[in-house]
Amino acid sequence: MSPRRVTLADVAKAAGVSRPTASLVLSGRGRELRISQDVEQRVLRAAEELQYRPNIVSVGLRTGTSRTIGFVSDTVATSRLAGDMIKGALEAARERGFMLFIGETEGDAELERLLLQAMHDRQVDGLILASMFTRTIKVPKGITAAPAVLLNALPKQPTPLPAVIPDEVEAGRRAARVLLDAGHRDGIYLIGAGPRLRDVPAQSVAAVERLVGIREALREAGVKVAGARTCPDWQPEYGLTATRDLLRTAQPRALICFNDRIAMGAYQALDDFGLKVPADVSIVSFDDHPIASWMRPKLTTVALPHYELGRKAVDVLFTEIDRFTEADRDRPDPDRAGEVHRVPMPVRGRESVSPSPA
Amino acid sequence: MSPRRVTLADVAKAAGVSRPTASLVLSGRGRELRISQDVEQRVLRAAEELQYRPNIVSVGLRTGTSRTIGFVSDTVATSRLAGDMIKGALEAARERGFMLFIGETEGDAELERLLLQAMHDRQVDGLILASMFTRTIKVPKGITAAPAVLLNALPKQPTPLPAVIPDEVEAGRRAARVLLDAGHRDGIYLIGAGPRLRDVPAQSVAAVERLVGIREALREAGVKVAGARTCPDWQPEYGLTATRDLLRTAQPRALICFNDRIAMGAYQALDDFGLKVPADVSIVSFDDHPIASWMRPKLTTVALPHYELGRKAVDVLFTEIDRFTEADRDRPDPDRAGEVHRVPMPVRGRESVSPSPA
DNA sequence: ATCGGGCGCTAACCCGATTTAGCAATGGAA
DNA sequence: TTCCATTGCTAAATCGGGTTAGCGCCCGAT
Repeated sequence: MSPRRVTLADVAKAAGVSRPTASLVLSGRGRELRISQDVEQRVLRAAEELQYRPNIVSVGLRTGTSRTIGFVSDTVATSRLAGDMIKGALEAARERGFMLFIGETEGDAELERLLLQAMHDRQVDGLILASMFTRTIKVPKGITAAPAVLLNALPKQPTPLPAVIPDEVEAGRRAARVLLDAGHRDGIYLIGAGPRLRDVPAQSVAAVERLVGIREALREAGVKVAGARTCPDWQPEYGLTATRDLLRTAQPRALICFNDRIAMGAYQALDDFGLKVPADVSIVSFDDHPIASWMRPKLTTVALPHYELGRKAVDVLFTEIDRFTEADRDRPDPDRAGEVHRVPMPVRGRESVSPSPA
Repeated sequence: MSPRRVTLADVAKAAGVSRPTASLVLSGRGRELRISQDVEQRVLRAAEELQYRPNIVSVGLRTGTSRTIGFVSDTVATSRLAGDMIKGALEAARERGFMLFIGETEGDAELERLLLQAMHDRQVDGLILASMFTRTIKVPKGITAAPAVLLNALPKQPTPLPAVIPDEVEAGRRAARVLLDAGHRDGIYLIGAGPRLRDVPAQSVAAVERLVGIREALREAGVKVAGARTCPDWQPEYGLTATRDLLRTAQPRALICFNDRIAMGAYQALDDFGLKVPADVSIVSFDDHPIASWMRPKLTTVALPHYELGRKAVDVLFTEIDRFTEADRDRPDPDRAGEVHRVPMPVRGRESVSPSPA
């Protein structure tokens, strides 16, 4: 079919030396092993002319590596969000000459087991365990056979695995400050969660942390939350009903929506009541979902940094891989908890917040 | 670190036979080579007890395969769409015990070259070349070294590569029929492209084919397109301005928007003019973007079957792989054009179309 | 002339599987 | 008893590269 691949043996023959000699030169160890300049040049020329590329499968067999990392997530496809995480991971990996295996578990533990097995069968050098929304996950046991990193997830049980998550608490503070900076001090309502810390959807790390940050920033400014409506699921329809419910009894000046889809519902509810964003009610939200910039007026929101999360996960994974390979020297206690890396969430200031008339 | 993997040698030793014997039994060729029942049982038991799994890297070196296919796209992350294609491909591949390498080119030819190289270095068994929106692409040369399939793309030059694309022409017919079936015969306008076949954005296969289908179905019903507005880019803002422009001079009864984002803009424009969907104006659209079911009223749209496209691409790829392996026998002329597989686009009937009052 | 030693390279083995060729043991026929 | 088939397994080579031990050679010193 294709003209057979050029192998090391071909290069060696073309250069008139033995296979090991060619190998030594090409792996850069020629100098320390005193290969002559002449031979070195011949080998390099031959490799160049033949367009030699080492077969990674073969190298993998010998060295036990594959220059590949596995990206295992619960769901890739459901959201654009995932795509950006993968994209960040992809680029960071590529910069190091690594490829990405993709796998989805759909939350199925058995599938996850099989997937991890399949990846180990292929000798992946490391694993990224990703969740599509920030939450705590049950870390599959046996995962510590290879370096691994949690992405957008925290371990349910204590594990030595490092984790990379968005800095949701700070995001909460930032959302609150957007309103404070615009002069809002009264009539600030929450849509999606709160006002108490226990008024959050189950399992959602984001809800708790955003709420903590919001309350903290408001408290520091001496401002009180005027009220809140929870949503069983953070979808537009619940945002709509929650906001309608609120508008029947209150006159909010500003809403902090717990995500953009809720904000979308809130827009509709406000429209139903003849209220204008941001003239009558300012809105700030979270996620920076694509719709945020399609909504009219464009939604001011605190962005989930998916791309950066993906990149960061790969960075952290590579330091883990390094730790593994140097493991003979410094082997710290395996019971230590994994470090948690928080990636900042930037504010995307758009059109849905206006200065408080007060 | 991890307890060393169980190898074939371990199984053989535990069963008290040689390595090749164990291999023969496990590969199912024991029967034809007359391995005794006793030995067969011993080997199978040993493999079971030791939880033996063959190292795919090693098998790969021997057989030149990797039980892996490469998924190369221009952009994975930009849209949810991509995610579903990948998901479909992922599941279809997994059912056959294959994994997916993911790569993005960002439209950069040099990057694409490197990526394909990296995949070949890893001995992928086949390649899927995907585009995030349906269009014609320049097929990188040298691609024919391995089985390959175009996904959501058609080759610019004639190649023997098969292609998998959505059936946009039929989708156009279906969209038109949705309106016809609801009794609409007058005041049907197009937003996004048309009315002439040359009034389409460059490079967009979807625009042309949807338009062809729409015109065909309407013509068959003896109905004329009342008018059209093109959009330079299929984004909400252009849908908004195009529809506003239309409403200044016309009184449409129905709109066929060329995608959901345009429809989103159209909703806003209609709202600005105090027109109700679907009471005053029915709307049918294309893509079934997530927002289509968030919009109020929910948008009736002809869905891009991304998941099925991904699955289909893998199916087609596997028949290609089979052709390659049997290539000695039947080798058809390499200049034949690749088959084009069209995946049907289903109508998602929702709330944006109502019977014509006429 | 012999020995020691550094230099420059290669023989040989390894990774974990598959595959081909062929060897011992057994049984039956001549 | 000898020869041949068949049965049931294994030795050895192979894939493509990495790694270690050590072989010749030439030089200078004794």
